[in-house]
Amino acid sequence: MINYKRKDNYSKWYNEVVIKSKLAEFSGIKGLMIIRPYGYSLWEIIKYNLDQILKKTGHNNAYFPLLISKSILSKEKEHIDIFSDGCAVVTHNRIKKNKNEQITIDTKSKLKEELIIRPTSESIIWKTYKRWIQSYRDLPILLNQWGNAVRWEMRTRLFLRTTEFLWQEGHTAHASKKEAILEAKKILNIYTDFAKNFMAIPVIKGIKPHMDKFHGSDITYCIEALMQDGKALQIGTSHFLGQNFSKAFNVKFVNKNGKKEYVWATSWGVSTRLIGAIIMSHSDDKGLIIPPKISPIQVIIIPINKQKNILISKLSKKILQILTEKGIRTKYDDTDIHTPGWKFNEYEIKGVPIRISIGDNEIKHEKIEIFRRDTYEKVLISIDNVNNFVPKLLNDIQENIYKKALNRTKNLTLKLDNYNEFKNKIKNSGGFILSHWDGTEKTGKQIQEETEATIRCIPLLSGKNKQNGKCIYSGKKSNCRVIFSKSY
RNA sequence: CGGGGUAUAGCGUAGUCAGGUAUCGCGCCUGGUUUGGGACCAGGAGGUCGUAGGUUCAAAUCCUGCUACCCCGACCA
Repeated sequence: MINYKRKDNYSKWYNEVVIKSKLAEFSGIKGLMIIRPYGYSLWEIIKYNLDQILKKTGHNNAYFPLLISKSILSKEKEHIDIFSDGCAVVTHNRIKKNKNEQITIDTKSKLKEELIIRPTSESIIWKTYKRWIQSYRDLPILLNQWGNAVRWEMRTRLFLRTTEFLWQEGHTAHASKKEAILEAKKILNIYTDFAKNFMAIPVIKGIKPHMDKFHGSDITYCIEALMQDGKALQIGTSHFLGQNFSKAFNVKFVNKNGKKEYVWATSWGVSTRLIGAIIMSHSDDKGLIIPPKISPIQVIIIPINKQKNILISKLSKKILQILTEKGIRTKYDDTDIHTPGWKFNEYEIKGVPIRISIGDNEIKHEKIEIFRRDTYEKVLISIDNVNNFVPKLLNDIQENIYKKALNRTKNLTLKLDNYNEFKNKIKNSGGFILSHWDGTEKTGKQIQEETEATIRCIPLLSGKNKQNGKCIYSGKKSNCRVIFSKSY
């Protein structure tokens, strides 16, 4: 049972759901979490599906080292600011036992040059690209890496911001600015579709204001989603890096006219934060609700009193086989440790979309009870119809939770031109507020101080967004609305 | 990095003010009965009370220092 309710204490509810659903737990070291098998299988499914899409669009996976030398990381001037995030540094390479049999660092083993645990891999990759790229014929390089990174964050939260996180980071190199920008936008669209089609999360595409862009990028594109408590969460970014890294690492190519040019670059990523977004977008006071397309278990079959009637386990196994053959991730929980009631609760907390229970009633009436997690509805379906009904129901659930999230986002997205109204909205209901902004960092900071809301992005609304107006705070000229929200 | 909280069995906790045999629930082990919404009975195992020191005949409890984690905020691809 989940003790906290969303409306009473959202962040305690969130923690309780993560832990009781067995997605992850605290490791005992600040900011480092243990991703449990259930959570990791969810990540594997996300990873598998996104990986397929990236491969279909021509990207290849590679792997670069975890440790980066300090000197390489310092090449790109702006990029050094990433140090301000805090990094983990390797300074020694040996440990030894002291008199009390305790482990100490062998001070004689101090490294001449410290190594940084990658906070992101642009530097090592661009150092490598210098060797890989000579001619326009070597371009584009469309490379992706699945791995981990470490950022020494002050304030951590399970999945949303952990010291170590798992992610994919794409790093591409192009012969022209136009092509690189197209790539960055293409990835943004892939992320958007992935969020919608797999995770059932509607997002807003946008550009980060200049003061919030990634250090070392020219344009930072992002997707922002709205959580159930009215706060925004950035769930993916795609950067047009311009020639910043190619200049820092002196990566030039010879173009068709025989002239040398600096290479154009992008980088982009999504992380285990996606799992946090899924939890906060869909789940309810009873626990997780996982979108069927990515749910590690799509259907759970629970037998009732199977000891009394051998037909119960026979029918259960038959249904398991039918659904498995249909490609549905189905689990038959025939353990004797717990009662059916315990299992009902357990798989509800875990957010399994469909539950089938099979007992004497099902045998007698040749109909089985099907329960859907998102609405709590139960229906009886004849056994012959199961193989058609279940896939359709999985789709219905996927669509339903997307619609729910979409409606919530729409209802909490408002255009406002009055600052008092703005303050009230942010304070009371949260949500995305579309308002004019004069483009200055100072105004952004003032608004943040007074309301806790920040500029999430300048939305890309295919021209519709161009509209002259006055900044909601300063009253100065503005030619488009930006999205303000409190955020994670 | 500022503020708050916590640390007792695998987990969650009582006991701390007022020093005197380590509390309860879950879980675990054995046996039996159960099983349609977190089953029940009987028996059993499990503890450097975060850490270092101090006061005392006696410390989970009082005093001092330290450490770790969690929460809130600031920061933040």
